[in-house]
Amino acid sequence: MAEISSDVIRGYNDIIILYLLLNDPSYGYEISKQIRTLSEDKYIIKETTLYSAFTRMEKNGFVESCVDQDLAGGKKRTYYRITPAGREYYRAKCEEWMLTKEVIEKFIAGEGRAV
Amino acid sequence: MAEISSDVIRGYNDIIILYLLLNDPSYGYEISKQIRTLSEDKYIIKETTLYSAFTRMEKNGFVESCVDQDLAGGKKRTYYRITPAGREYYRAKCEEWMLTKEVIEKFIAGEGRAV
DNA sequence: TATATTTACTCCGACAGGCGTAGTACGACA
DNA sequence: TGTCGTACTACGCCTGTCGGAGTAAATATA
Repeated sequence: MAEISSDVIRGYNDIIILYLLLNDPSYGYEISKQIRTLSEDKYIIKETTLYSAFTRMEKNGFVESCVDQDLAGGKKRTYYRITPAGREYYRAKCEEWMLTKEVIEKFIAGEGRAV
Repeated sequence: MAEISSDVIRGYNDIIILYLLLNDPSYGYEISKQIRTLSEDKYIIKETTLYSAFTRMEKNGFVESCVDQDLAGGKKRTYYRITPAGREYYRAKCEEWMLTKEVIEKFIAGEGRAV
């Protein structure tokens, strides 16, 4: 089966992550599992990609983090919450997706189109 | 209006270009105009992006070039022709697109979906 | 006739996101 | 005791894209 290459997904990891934060804050490991589950194993995000996306988006003000220190055994976990700017960014990226999809599909041999 | 960012289109320039070579060989300047026309000005490929894509794809055996020296006044123009490997690559990329689209749309707030 | 625009590239270097590799640390389970 | 799952962090490379500049001939405009 075809694989999703990094060049193709590039630019969409942000919105995939933000989507999963729309309703509730979450953290890296859970987000990663949810992406895998929701995509039915079609897309498995790399850990480094995920965590560097968090850092980048926090720097850009799209998410806020808070560290939960009270986990059993002194383990810590960093939760991220989407900000209003993050929601706005998500909306803009969704619009961009619609446009991009429209454009790309003019150059795609879809079902039944001869190549 | 939303703009198509380089991160988003990344990975698709190849298939956009190859699509325009499916039926006939062509050259940079014309491809560039065709992309603009076919996308209704929604996507204007940068010259450097286009020409470096040609070089890369020739190195990978997806296109073959031949220089037309016989233009009026000694100007030259480099035509590119898609190879069988290029067609195969195009097909694979189209499949990848279908899959990627399917995955991304699970994380996209489409029409009527609340954000 | 002079100037601007279009055609058709080429070269260089910077940037940013993704990713490979490695490492840390704790708990549970066998 | 060792492996697996959880939950990250750090470092540095790779690659496609892009900004900027340059070249040069053909054609359109004034």
